[in-house]
Amino acid sequence: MPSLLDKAYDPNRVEDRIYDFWLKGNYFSARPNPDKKPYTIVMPPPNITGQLHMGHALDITQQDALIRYRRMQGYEALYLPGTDHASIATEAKIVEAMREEGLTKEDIGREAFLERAWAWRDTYGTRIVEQQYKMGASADWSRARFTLDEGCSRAVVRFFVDLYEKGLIYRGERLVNWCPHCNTSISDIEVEFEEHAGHFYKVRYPLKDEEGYLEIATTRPETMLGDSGIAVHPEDKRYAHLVGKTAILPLVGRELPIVADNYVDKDFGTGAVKMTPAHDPGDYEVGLRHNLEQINILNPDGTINEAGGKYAGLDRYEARKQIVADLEAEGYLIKIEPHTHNVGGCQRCGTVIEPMLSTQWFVRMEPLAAPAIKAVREGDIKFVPERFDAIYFHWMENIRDWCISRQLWWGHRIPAYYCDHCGETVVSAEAPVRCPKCGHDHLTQDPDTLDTWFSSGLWPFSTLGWPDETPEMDYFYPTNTLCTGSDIIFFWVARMIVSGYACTDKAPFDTVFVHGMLRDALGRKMSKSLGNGIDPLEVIDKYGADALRFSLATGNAPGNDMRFYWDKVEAGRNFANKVWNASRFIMMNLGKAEIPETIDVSELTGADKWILSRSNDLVKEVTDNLESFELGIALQKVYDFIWEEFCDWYIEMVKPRLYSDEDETKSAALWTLKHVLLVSLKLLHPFMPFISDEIYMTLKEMSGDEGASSIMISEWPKFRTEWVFAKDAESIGLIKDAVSKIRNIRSEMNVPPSKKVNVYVVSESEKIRRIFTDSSIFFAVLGHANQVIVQTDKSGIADDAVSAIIPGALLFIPFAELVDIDKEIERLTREKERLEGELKRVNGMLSNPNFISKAPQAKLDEERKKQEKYNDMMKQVLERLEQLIQ
RNA sequence: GGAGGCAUAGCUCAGCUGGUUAGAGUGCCUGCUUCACACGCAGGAGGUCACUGGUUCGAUUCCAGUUGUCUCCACCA
Repeated sequence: MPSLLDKAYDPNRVEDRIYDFWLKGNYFSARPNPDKKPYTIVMPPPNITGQLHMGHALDITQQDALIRYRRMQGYEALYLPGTDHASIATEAKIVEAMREEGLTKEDIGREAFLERAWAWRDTYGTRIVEQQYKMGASADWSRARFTLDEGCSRAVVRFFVDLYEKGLIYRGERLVNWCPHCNTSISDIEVEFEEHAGHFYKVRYPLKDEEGYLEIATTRPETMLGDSGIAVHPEDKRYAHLVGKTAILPLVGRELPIVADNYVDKDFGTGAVKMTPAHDPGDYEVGLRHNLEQINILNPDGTINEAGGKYAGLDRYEARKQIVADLEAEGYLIKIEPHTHNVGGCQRCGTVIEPMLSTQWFVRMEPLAAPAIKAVREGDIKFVPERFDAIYFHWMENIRDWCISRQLWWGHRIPAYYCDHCGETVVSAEAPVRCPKCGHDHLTQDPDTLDTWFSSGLWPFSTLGWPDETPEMDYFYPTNTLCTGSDIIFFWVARMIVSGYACTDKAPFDTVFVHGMLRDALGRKMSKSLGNGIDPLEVIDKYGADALRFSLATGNAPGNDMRFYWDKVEAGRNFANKVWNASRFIMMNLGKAEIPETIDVSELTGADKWILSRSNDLVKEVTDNLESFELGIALQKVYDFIWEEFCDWYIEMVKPRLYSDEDETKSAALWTLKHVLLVSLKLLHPFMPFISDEIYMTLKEMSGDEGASSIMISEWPKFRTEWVFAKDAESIGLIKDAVSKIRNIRSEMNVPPSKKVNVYVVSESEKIRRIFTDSSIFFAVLGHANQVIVQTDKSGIADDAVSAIIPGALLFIPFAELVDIDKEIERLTREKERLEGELKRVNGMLSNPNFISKAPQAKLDEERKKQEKYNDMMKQVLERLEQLIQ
């Protein structure tokens, strides 16, 4: 129980207890419920490689805000959590850990290795969940899944077998990206290119049967061991006479046919290209067209194999040195030039990858991509912000087959079996007992595992029970919003859409809500190597999860990158404290007072109606913003409302009524305070769930509502047409304006707050006089006035009283001391100049016939009203100036 | 080479379908132990909304180009 005596809010004393309360209340659980509409977000499963980072914190902040919003709106809101086995990433970590013990995978064998991996999963998987608790994630933990658990594995096998049977998965020898460090193939998108300062080696390739040589340029001289041809452009006059002839590979002596192919760029390098079909994607294609020999020269670990002759056994870079030295010694090397070019590295370990000929499993993507492209094209799936669909289309429309087999142990084993006797391939969910072709009963399962994204691509439905027809699939699928970073649109989002249509014939979700990258305060990517990552737990420890969530939810437009700032977290912490203290103030005043549930509008004062009206507007605005995924704007509005309008204005206005014993509107004030606070807390809850519930529950208990349920499942406020009080809003606007003017004058004249003065309000308008008379109680307090005297003319007001102009009225503050007339004239002159500027603009607009004839009526009315207002104020300024100058 | 984002106050950023006195947080200056909050209150300074054109009655907002910057895709040896 919080103490009203705590002046500062301490999240550490609240958050864990509140989370526990939620867990005990079973508030996160969602189940098929025919009386409600479902709303589902599947959590992007964090890798079990380590712990949560800021990117995850951002994910959770957004997803949890959306889920909490929908839950309060009455949806059966399912936030489905889980973790990803992250095949290659985790395996790399484990291998690394083992190396410190002096062990390799091969030393301990597959089974023991997998045992270690599962132990790893238990350790890190648990830690991640604890971190998600800390963030306040309202996920249904009873449904937590793991990509390698039994159900997900069944889905993976089913998907694989289905695709195979449809002819969309095939096995074959192709050129793939090979990581010599991870010792596995990887897919095209797992290769990251980086600019390297390398060299261009120019080498002479002698011609057979005639004098002379061809000049060949290469960045990877060692690959010449696998050369099996030379290509030139068919229209290149320099080489036309050589097409069909033969060159000799230096050092090796192999005969190389010279072929003509459009692939070659005449203007790059020397225009003659050595062809290494087994180690270069472009050469591979040319090789197929011209029937060039494919000579694999590499071992899986990146050393030269026996095809490399005397270089066999050397590491690829060692071989490069040797070959260059030998070329030079034998007079083949023409020169070495510096050359920067892009080199592909392994996404996980950074090792330079080698294109290598290898037998692997592939998914034929083109037919699968078709419905996925159509879905986005036709709006069945929407990207927010929209611009990301262009990236999606570009990739999907140029999609290439996906290499899915990995020479790793930690992952889903490929459900393919090879007959030991006849070599027949059997793809099947169950291990076959005998070969369907020859009947032999010894079959060996493919040792490889699947790309980790093959299983995460099924996440939206494998987690709901697919391939079984479960009630969850029926009710929660298709899911609604998929929130993720822009960096994994290809890896994950595209694959989920593809497999969603392939498996369920439906879109896996209707909206993809994309956020940018989270960077450090200097705008750099947060990364381990830079050591600039910030641990969300550290932030939570210092400032609380609400403050962290605040900092991640606000001040950022959807899809844009954002920087992490401690200052911003501090702002969130300060806001939490503000909310805490405002609530504390309200609760202290509520005390044991009996506040009715509802109140008749006639009992409310203008100020009450104003704040009620404003909170009502806020409900609409925040709801609209959330509907369009403008989370940052939504939270900003709640922040501004609570801090400025509610605390700085309304609470201050209401104080005199609360402190008075005989004020008849006191209970109306208390009712309004309580009501507006409740609405504010509800609107705040999706973003700052802990503090909002802590206060909500305390309020409930104070009201004698023992055993009340969490704000989490309270009803999201609705806009109420009967709470639109335009007139009161206008009146309070005028009062606020007047108060600001008075404060400004006092400040400029260095009048200490302790010094009270009288304020005269002079207006010919009865309406305005009434507004000030009605509000004189709080007007006096906010303006530090002794007395507020409202009258129709200036009679009785000292000539040297300081004045301020507001629309429709003049304010006078007579000071006992002599007023500096010059300073007063200066002040009024500034006001005059400001009004002149405004009038110039308005008059210009309204005297423009084009504006009059073309602008919409509403705009015309608006500007005319302004013109009237400014004219009125200008008249008063001039009068007053004239009076002073005399 | 192709595509896209960003460029607004000292700093970090909002500003939705064109019309606002261009905002917030933080920082800065001045006052304030005002009985919820100094993690606070009040007042204030600070912006030719990158540049050049175009569309429009009207452009920070839409379009084109330029410059700077970041990202993604491709990866020509």
